[in-house]
Amino acid sequence: MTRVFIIDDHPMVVEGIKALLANSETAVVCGSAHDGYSALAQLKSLPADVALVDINLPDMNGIDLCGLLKKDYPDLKILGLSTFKERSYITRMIEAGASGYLLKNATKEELEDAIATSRQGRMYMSMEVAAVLTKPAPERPALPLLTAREKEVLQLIADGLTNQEIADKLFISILTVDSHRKNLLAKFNVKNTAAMVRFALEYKLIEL
Amino acid sequence: MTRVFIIDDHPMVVEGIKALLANSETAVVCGSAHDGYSALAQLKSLPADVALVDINLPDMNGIDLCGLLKKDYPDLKILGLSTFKERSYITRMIEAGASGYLLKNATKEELEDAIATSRQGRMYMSMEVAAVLTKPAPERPALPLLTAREKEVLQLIADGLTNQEIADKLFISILTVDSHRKNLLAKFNVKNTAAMVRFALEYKLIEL
DNA sequence: TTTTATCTACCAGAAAAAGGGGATTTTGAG
DNA sequence: CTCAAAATCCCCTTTTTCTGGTAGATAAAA
Repeated sequence: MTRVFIIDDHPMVVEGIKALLANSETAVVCGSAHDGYSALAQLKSLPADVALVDINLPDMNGIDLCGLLKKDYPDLKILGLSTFKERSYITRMIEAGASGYLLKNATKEELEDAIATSRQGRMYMSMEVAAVLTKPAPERPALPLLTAREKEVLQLIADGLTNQEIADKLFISILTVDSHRKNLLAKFNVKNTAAMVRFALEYKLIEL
Repeated sequence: MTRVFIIDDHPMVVEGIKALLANSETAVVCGSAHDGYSALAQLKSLPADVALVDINLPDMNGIDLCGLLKKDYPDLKILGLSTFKERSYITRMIEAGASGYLLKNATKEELEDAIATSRQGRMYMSMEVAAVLTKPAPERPALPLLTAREKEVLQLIADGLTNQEIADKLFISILTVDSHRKNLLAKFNVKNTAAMVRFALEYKLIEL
């Protein structure tokens, strides 16, 4: 019987997991906490095998808590718990020592499976999470590498300045600004300013 | 005894709410659905007084579902349910006819209170939600009200199309497109396309 | 030292957008 | 039906951007 400790600030979720595991033959909920420090404190006197850790906690994030838990309780297996399957969250959680990642839309079976798998020292990934990790690895259609000056010009273009105004502001010739603009269009592989501004914002190359 | 119907695709949450209301003296869970259409179907033969509707459902969003539910069951009270207290979600949910908005970190007491309050025909807002609605009221420096056609043209402009290309795509004269463009610039109070695209993205008036 | 990248500057012409008008038809709400 | 808003189309001028080149100065990397 695997002892499971739940760390989540949503009563609904805590109660939900307890309910899902209520008549389980493999796992039993041994306790719960609504934030990170309370969890660290409780676990001192409350042995557990697996911890379900929400990514968003009131006092700290699940990734940091994962590190703290692993330091104090090296044998404790940790499963990340979140509503979203965001790549960065998942990978950072794994890096912090988690044995898997569960979505809150998990079924009772997935939950039990995850607990059992992590208990055995193996890694658990639900289908959905695994899909996120494996499939969309290579995305970004090559984001343009801009020089410092180009970024500067780009920002001013997005601010709505004309070439003349940019030239005045940077104390350079309007012809130079035009050159930068041309190079920018080429690097972004777009044919006008509108599309460039859009891409620049999409890739967060300029400030809003 | 208020009959509560839960619409949420997270088994943990559904079970959690059931557990929280298990020994309630005022409310009882009469059923649950994991998506919008299944909910609409089930409610035909399953009378309920209050529906807890998650904002994020697999087949539709909670706001649209709220509208559909209200159309079919005018007496059904609806409580929005979400992890986040985002202003736009809350207000749109209320506009769609909801009687309140609950966060998933609600306690058993809040849950019962919300159900009882909405049952009486009054509006329920948790402290946290109310705070979001009242405090940061004045923000946005007047975002332009665009017509459907203007939005369409704006999106295509941001996509990098020229007036001619937009005209071809929408089967209208280039002169018309130019008019729309001029009106857009006036509404945004900017003097070129770059600044307009930037603002449009900032105000999320167009898709990325 | 040679190469490469960057920033700078220039020319000329074509294309598109911006500014400032006006006008007609469609359509939806009252 | 009626009015107002939205969508459509038109003209003219000026400004700006875009296209497609070239090229010198400088600094960093090979």
